Amino acid sequence: MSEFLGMGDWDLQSVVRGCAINEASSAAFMDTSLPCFGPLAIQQDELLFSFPDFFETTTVLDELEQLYKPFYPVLQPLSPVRTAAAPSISMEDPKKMKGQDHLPGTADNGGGGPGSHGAKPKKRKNQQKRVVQHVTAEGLSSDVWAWRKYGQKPIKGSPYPRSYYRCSSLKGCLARKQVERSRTDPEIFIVTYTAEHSHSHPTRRNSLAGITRNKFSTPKKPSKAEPPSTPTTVANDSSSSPISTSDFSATTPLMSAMEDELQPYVSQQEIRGEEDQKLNERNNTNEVHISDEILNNDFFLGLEDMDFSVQFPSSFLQPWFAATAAGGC
DNA sequence: CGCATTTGACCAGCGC
DNA sequence: GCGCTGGTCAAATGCG
Repeated sequence: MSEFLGMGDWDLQSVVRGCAINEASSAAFMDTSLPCFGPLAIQQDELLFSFPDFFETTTVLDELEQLYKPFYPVLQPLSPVRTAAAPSISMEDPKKMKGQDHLPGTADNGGGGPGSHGAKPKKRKNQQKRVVQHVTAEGLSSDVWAWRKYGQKPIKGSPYPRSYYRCSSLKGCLARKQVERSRTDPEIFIVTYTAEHSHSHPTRRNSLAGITRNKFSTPKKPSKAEPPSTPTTVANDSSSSPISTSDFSATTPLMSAMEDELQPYVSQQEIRGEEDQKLNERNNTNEVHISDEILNNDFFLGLEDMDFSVQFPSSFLQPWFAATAAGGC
């Protein structure tokens, strides 16, 4: 897809911005919230929250905790095209989800318990906090975690199926991710994260193989209930090393593939036309983007002055600060 | 051979 | 209690 070309010249700021708005696994982070999320435009009919002033938090350590949490797992740029990449993020209170459009279940409160087959918890609805992001196809690609698809279901009332992913970076990780297209704007993907990763960093485990495979794979079985899907991929668009443009370029075909995967049961060409139009319209509007709200240079320069030696693994901070020193931020 | 996706079936939460 | 719906499992299948 041509719009994904040129992903090679990410700057560090883009990278960190991507981290901040993309890592949804940190429920704690979302709870305390950052100021940047407050003004985010509400999109669609989904429930979105605004966030209180981050600096209301009391101690430096607390701030640090909240600050670093969303970063360590997702050192990856979102997109060079800010408009297309900036996601809306919302923390959904399960209790408010009643009757909401997407009600991903949830499970995994601890445990992996049994579901239908005796091994995983199958609690759903109102059981767990979830983080919802509204992203474009590009935003989808910026998730550095390795996800493995384990299911897809048509959702009542929506022409688009919902895909279910679990974290494949680490065995036993309870993190879940659900991806579906917004029924009101097919250009927007509603990504719902459930549970938190039980590990701090995405790993490269199975990522490369996955990318290679998915990039060229074809659907195995035709679906009766659903239209033939294009090569699926999302699950592996991740897990590359945090800052690597080559990895990003490798993921771009995957994004488009995923985009196709979530097409409704209608002609993809029809959708394309509508999407293009909507995208153009969106690009002409003055949307508020998370990247402009918070993650500015001062923000990161301030962090650099702090002593992270205890909290952060040097391997994590190194690329970040190195790039900053180089003028990235 | 290992790991991924696909997809029908199963199960449990939820509303009535 | 029943039916609907969503979430997950696991067999089948494919790719490198």
